[in-house]
Amino acid sequence: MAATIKEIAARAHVSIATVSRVINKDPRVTEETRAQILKIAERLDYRPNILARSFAQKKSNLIGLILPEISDEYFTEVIKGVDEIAFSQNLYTIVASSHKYKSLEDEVVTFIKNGLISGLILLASNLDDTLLSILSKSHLPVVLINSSNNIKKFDRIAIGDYQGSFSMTTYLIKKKHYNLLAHITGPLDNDDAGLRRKGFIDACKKYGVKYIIEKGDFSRESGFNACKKLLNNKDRPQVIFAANDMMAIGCYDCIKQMKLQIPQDVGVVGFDDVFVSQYLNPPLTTVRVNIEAVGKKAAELLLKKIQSTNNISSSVINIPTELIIRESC
Amino acid sequence: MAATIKEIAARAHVSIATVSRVINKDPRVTEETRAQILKIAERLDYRPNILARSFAQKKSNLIGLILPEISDEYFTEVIKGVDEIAFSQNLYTIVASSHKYKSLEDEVVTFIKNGLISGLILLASNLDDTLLSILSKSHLPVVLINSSNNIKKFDRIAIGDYQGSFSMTTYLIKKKHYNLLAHITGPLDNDDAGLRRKGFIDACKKYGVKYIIEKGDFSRESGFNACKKLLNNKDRPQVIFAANDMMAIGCYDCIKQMKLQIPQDVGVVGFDDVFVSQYLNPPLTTVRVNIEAVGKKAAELLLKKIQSTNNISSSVINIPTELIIRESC
DNA sequence: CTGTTAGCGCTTTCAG
DNA sequence: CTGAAAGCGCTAACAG
Repeated sequence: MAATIKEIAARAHVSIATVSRVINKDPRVTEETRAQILKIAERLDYRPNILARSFAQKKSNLIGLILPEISDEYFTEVIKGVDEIAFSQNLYTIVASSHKYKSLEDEVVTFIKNGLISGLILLASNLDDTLLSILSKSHLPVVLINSSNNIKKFDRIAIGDYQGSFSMTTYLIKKKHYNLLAHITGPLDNDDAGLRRKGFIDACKKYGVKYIIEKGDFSRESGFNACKKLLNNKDRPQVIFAANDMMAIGCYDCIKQMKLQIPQDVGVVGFDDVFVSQYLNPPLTTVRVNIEAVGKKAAELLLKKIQSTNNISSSVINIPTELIIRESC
Repeated sequence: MAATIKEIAARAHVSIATVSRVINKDPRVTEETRAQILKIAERLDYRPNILARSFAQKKSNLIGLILPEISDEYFTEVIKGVDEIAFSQNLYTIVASSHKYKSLEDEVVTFIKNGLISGLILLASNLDDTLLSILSKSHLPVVLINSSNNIKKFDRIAIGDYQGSFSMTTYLIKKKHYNLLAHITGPLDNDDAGLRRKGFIDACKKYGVKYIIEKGDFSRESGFNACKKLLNNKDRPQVIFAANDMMAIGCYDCIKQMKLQIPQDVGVVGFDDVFVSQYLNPPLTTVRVNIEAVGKKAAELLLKKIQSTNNISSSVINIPTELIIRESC
C-alpha cells in the first residue's frame, strides 16, 4: 500500500541508501538526484514509516509524560505545556497516569524498558529511592517535576511552594492582622504539601502567632471535612489557609452550609490559582502557580537533554509563585 | 542492556520462536517449557521491545487522539475518558492538537501515513470532504466525535446538542415565561454550535416568541462582547442563552461590569456544565454534557473496531444532555 | 557522491 | 510441540 524507500529507489534508479539520505537531509547527495528523488517521493505521497525508523535507530520521537492522575485542572495544564513544546519539535507525547490499573512504579518501569519513548517527564510528589534508582540506571533522559530539595542528580522543575506559602502567611499576619490561623495540609507524603506546610509554620513561628494544623489530601471533600472540624473547634481560627484551591473550595462549601460569611466570619485562602478561583463568591485570595510554565520548562529541559549527547550537569528550574489578592480574607 | 528474546532463548536452550510464542501466549508450547521460559524472563526482567514488535506486526499499541486544542476543560475531560479505557487495554494514547504548527488536516494525514498508530479518534466540529475522504481511504479504524448528522460511513459519537438546546429554550419560555430571548452562538463552522443554534431557534418559533441572535466563538471574550451588544440593544433581551459556559462566564463579567444583577436584570444560561459553573455567582443554569462519557465511548468504539477484523456497520452513539437548573435565570 | 550490506528485535510462515 | 529462517522498512557503517 504505502510507498517505501525501496520503491522510490527503484523508480529513481538509485540505491535505497541514497533515498534514505535525502529523506534525512544528509548533504552528501547531488542537487540533481536529491530533486529527482524528492519529486518521486512527492508523487508517491511517501511518508517514512516511523515505526521502522524508530526501531532501526533504537530511539523514537515519542516522549512519555507520567502524571498521578489526569483529571485535575492542574495536571491538564501541565499536559498542555509539555505538548506545545514537544509538538514544535516534532515529538509526540504519550500521556499516562498511574491508574488503578497500574502503580506509578510499574508504569515507569514499563515505559523505560519497552523502548517506546526516548525521554520521560515524571510528575510525582513523592519519589522513593527504589524508583529514583531505577530511573538513574536506565539511561533515559528524565525530567522530574517535583519540589523536594533532597533530589540531586536529576533535572528537575520545582515550584516555589515554600516561598509562596511563607509570603501568604506573612500577608495574613502582617497585613490582615490575623492572630489565629489554620492550615489544611495536603497528603503527608506529598512534597509540595510538605513544603507549603513548612512555609506556613515557619511564618507563624517567626511572628509568634498561634496556629492549628488540620490534615487534608488535596481533594474538595477533605477540605470540606477539615473545615468543619476547624469551625467546631473551641478556638475557631480566623482564617483558613488551604494547601490548594480545591480544598479551599471545599471550605467554601462547608462555610456556606453553616450559614457563615466569608470573610466576615472566617477568611479562606488557597494555593494554585486554578481557573475557577477567580469566580468563587467571594473571589479567592490565593497563591498563583504558573502551571503551564511548569510543563513547558519540563519539555524544554527534556529536549535539551535528548539532543545533547554529553550529559550536562543536572539543573533545577524554579517556577516562582505570586500572591493573588482577592476578597476572601 | 535490556534483555531480548534471543538471550532468553539461549538460556532456556530453545529457539527464539518458542520464546516468542510464550510471550504471546500461544498455546502450542508445553507447560514445562513455558514455565521455564517465563521464569528466565522474569529473572532477566524482560520487557518486550514495543517498537520491534509493532514494526514486525505492522501495527502498534498506540492510538491517536486529535483535538482542536488542549487547553479547554472540555477537551481534557475527553482525554481522561479516552485514556482510561485505552489504558485498561494496554494501549497508549498519543494526544495531539491542531496547533499553530500544523493544520488539522496535516495532522491527520501525518498520523495516518506514518504507521505509528493503529486507530484514531478525531474530535473536530467541522469536517470537510477532503478530510473525510482521506480518512476513509486510509483503512485505519477511526471514530469521530462530531454531532453533525450529515456524516455517514463513520463511527461517531454525537452530543445531544439539538435536544439540549431545544429543552433549555422550552424551559426558558414555558417555565420561566421569558418572551424576548437572545442566543450567543459558537463559531459558524462548528457543527455543535450550529445544532445548538437550531435548537434554540426552533423552540422560539414553535412557541412564537421573539429572539435575537448574536455571534460568538465559544471564547469568554466573545461572550463578553456579544453580551455588551445585547444589553445596549433598544430591545434588551430578558435572558441570554450562551452556546457554551465559557461565553456565559463572559456574560457574567460584562453584566457585573455594567452593575446589573443576574437574574433580576437579565438571566444567563449556558451549555456544557463545566466545573466552574456551579460556583459562579449566581450558580449557572446550564445544559450538562457528560464529557468524560464522550471520551470513554469513543475509546470503546475504537477498540471494538480495532479488535474485530470484519468491519461492522458504522454506528452512532448519542450522548444525551441534561438540564441543570440553578439560579441564573 | 553513491551503492552494498548487515542488522535492529520480533513475528510468522513453513518444515520437521 | 518446536526450530529455522525470512523479512518487516529503515539506518548506518563501510567500500568504492
